[in-house]
Amino acid sequence: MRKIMSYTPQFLAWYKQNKRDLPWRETTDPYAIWLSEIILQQTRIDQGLNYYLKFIERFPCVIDFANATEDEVLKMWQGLGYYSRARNMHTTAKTIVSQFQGEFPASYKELMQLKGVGEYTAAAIASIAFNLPHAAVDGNVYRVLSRLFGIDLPIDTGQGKKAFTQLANELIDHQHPGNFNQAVMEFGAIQCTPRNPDCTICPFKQSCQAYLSNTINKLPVKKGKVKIRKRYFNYLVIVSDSSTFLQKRTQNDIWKNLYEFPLVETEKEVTSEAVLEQFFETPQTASSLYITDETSWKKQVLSHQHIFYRFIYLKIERKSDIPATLVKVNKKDIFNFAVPKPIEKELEKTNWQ
DNA sequence: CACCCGTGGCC
DNA sequence: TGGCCAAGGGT
Repeated sequence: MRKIMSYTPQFLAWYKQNKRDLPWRETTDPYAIWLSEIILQQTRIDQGLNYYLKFIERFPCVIDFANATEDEVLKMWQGLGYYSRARNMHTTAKTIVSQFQGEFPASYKELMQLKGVGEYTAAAIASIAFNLPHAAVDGNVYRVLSRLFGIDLPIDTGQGKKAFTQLANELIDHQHPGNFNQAVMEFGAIQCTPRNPDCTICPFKQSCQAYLSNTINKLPVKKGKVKIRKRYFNYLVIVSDSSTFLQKRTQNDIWKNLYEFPLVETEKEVTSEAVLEQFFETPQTASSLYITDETSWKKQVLSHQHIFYRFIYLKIERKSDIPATLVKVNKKDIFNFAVPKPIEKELEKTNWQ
């Protein structure tokens, strides 16, 4: 136990010397901490920083956030990915206002009840905003502790998570829990990196079990590999004089509650004629349709899926052939809608005046 | 527990 | 190039 405890001041000292200057480190406002923690879930600081600044500016407090529409929140989140984070944040903002008088609860247990707040985020908010001794165990912490102590338990199993969380809670500094948690994470992000860490300048090189046994690149251990599903999306861009058509993805699927062009999903790459047949069903509609353009197939890589997609530009002579379920959108308003990355890229190619 | 949910950077 | 990884959480 003595040996374990001795690491704690070293982490704090390293953090004081090496921490990056970041906006959410200038406050203990639980709202700001919550916002930054959700944005940074599975997301690099470089990618999330501007989103954080944009959200703080538009929503200075949780009440402002709660009063927004989900469409606006998703539009602001566009491009960050894992859109359930944005939907859950909106739910939680409304919960904070309606059930907690606009103030974040100051306990780990209550924080855990909030949508989108799991063990890691609850511990991060509890320690940073409320100075409570809960270890925040993220990917950095798994990596640092597995190497420092030479632990080869898989980090993506219940047993592994429990062991590393327990170890982190033994190490945590009870006087400065927020700084300690951020210190270990920052250490993992800057010094104890996943690939090619420079162990020659590491303050723990004389005690790090992985370094001493030359197993840095074997730790941490992960079990599972994810299966990748391939899907084929044919998007129909129906353009008339001043408007086009979108639809909202309301199913429990990727990009939920974002907007997209009318979609025909197929089992493989098929001809555009086959796509139109599937979409318009009634054969007589065909005489009313004209394909004006057709893009090549492109690929969007998601965490569990590879989406192969293309766009088919259409003119439709009889307006009655346009399905009534589609949302008619004035061209000049098209950038007001939250859209997934493939749609965003395609929109940027066209002049929507 | 197994599976699902985005995007971008790196080597 | 393609696989890995990033301040995870929900179901």
